[in-house]
Amino acid sequence: MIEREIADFDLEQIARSGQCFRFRELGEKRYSVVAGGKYIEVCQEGRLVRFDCSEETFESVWRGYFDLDADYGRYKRAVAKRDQYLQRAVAAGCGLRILRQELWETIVCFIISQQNNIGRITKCVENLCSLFGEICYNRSGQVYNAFPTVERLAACTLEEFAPIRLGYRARYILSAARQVVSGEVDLEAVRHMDYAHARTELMRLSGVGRKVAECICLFALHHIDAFPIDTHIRQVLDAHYPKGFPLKRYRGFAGVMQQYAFYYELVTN
DNA sequence: TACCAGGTAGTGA
DNA sequence: TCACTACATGGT
Repeated sequence: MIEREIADFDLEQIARSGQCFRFRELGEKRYSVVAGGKYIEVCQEGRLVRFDCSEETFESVWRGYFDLDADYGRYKRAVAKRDQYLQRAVAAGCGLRILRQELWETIVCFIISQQNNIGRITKCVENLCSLFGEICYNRSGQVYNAFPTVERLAACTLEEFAPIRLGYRARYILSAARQVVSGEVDLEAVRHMDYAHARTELMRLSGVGRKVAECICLFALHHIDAFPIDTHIRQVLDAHYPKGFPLKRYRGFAGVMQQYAFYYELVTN
């Protein structure tokens, strides 16, 4: 068990922020997470966060995943004092972090996210993992499913996807998986591209448009200047930033501000 | 019943 | 480039 005092960290906010669909609530401020094939249980009391894993695994996997080396206080201090909307949003989501998720998982999850709600996205991802993910065991010997590999999904048929209830998104996922396996889109190369090139390359994937590509850049590649505009953020921009969001002010980390706004809309609507 | 949910792709002008 | 529309599914 690893214990750390962490500032600007709220497990519940992170779990509910809609950037990852593999958090499960186990109890009050206690969650399990499956990411990159690894399972962990995390709980929080005040600033004290407990990670149920070895020191080595914490350092090699979870410190990076939860972005613990970043100073979110710096991002929050950058918010303009007169920007009352963003001040409220930051106050509401003061413990948010931009996770560093596995690329293929994030691509599939955000293809599923289109025209969908978080509850149903979570169910679809759960179904997908149950059906096609490798069976693994956690430290207690309990079974969990890893996220299906790109090879496994590329080998599926549309009929096999039917029980997952993906709707029209099934075709996108199947095509995208085959584009990656065939080498048409090189995800290893995408990992090393800058934000603009990564976004362009990701948009070559079936079912990945501008918004989904921005989400993948933000939540998997940690290009935190990515700024996905979905229906909620569109409404925020229309209501509070009619002249456009001040991207220049937040150059280099506008995506963090996007996440505060997105979470704020989530918990207040 | 109608509308909505972290949109995308195809079509025609 | 822009406007418009079909695309699955489930919840409210």
